[in-house]
Amino acid sequence: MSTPDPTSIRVRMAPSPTGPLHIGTARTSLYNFLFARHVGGTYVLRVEDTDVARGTDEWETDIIDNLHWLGITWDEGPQSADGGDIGPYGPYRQSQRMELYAREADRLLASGDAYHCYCTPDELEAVRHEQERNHEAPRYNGRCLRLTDAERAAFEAEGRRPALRFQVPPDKIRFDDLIRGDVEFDNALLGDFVIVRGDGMPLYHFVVVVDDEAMAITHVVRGEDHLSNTPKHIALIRALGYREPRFGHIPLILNPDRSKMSKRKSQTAITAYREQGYLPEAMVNFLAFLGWSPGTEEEIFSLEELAARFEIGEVHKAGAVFDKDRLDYLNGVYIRSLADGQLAYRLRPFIPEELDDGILMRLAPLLKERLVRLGDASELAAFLTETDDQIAALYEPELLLPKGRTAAETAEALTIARGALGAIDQPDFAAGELEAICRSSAEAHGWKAGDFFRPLRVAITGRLVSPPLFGSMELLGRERTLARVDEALKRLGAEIPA
RNA sequence: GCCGCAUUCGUCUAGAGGCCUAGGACACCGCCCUCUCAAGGCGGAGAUCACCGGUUCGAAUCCGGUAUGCGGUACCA
Repeated sequence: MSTPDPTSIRVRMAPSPTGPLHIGTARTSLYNFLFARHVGGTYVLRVEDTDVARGTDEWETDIIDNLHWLGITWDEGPQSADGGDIGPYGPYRQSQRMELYAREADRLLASGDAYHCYCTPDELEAVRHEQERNHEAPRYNGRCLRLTDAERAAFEAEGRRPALRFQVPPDKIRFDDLIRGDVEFDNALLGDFVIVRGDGMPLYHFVVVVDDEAMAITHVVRGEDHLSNTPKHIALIRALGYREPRFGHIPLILNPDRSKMSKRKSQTAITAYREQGYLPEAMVNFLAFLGWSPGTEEEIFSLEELAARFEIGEVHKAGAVFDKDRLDYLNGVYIRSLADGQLAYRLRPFIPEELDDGILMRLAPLLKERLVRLGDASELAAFLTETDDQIAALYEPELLLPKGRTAAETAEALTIARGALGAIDQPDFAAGELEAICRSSAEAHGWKAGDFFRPLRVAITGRLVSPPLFGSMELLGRERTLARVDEALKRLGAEIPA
């Protein structure tokens, strides 16, 4: 044997376009990507769209776009949903490889490893029920394995379209999982399973094996939910005379109740996180650590650093709960690390169009300093788009009152603040200037700064806590700021100065 | 039911027989800073390492069993 050539390592991800890119698929793709990059291998994207009833172009677009958004790239496969394939093993969409599957299915039929099955869904269902009643393993009973020519002809005459079943050899299947080590299954416990449907559509267990061989995949890294499917695949591989790849099964991502992460209980679409303002860097960092760790106390890594450190054998065996708090924290870390221009650019989709890029640039340092959390950022966006009427409706007069102050005193403070604001000539404010003027006015009238700013904060922002007071005033401009203060005075039943 | 995989603070994890009276991070609590909220700094609480039994001078780490959870058991992927 010569030294193994690292470039001969070929891995793949095989998403099925039956929905938007799922968190779990994204992480499996990420681990495959990191593994491929780490060993200098080739990364293949294959679209598993054999289940045409469920698959749509829309989902394929979502999957490819979001994979790109995360920074995951592949060497072979469709580079965009409407574009062509790249790579010598194409096409990379299973819906376009039907002749290959038909050919391999025929081989199995010819060699006797597969046989036609005329059982109807109802008949199969009945058998399963019967087995359950008798506490037997629910598996195919092999009825069609040895049909006489007459029986076969009778079924054909009935118009039944046979499915193709693989005859599973009763072998003990053992393999050395990249992550779990030695695993053994007994295929004698398996029933013969269908590999091609009655309507001619080949099924997952079959096509995945055919394609992995055809695309020269050497390492299959996939979710743990496929662990117990692997002995089926190995049986198929042996029957077809293929070369057996290495398998690695990564742990599942879990709902808070520790069941497999699902749409019902968690937000699973990558797109949804993207639309809420999560940065791809944060998502990647977060996902990478859900089931893997570099073994040190470092925890902030770029995609490149991850690729340099990632070892497939270090991947954990137990499932990991998706902890959104941690994602939020990481998102904050990455937002804070962004330069102002970068932040403004990333924020653009979340900020109303009326606020031009100049304002956004001024807003950027403010956001970075204080509104690093997603929740706060979207609050700010909402704040900026709220009409003054909506803001006014938000607060109750009691909220305006500092501790131990009466409505009259509070109105007085607001009137003072109003005067300070009015004293500024320019239509736009500078936060620093505003703060200085308000502070000195307050002190001149014997107010503690904290007491003074509280009613002002509620009047301007409509809430007790964030966003930052002076930044908000700066963004609103003088006119709207004064309007809000006036509205607050009205609520307090106070006179509005002319 | 059967088969398989897993099991360290609430969560993500460090840990590969003595360095562990189990370390870090998120979340939580307190203090400092501060116009607020954050961020940052300091500190606190939080895990009899699922349980039982072995091996060993010594076990979170090795072995066996039990329990619990999860996954698979489709003409879905």
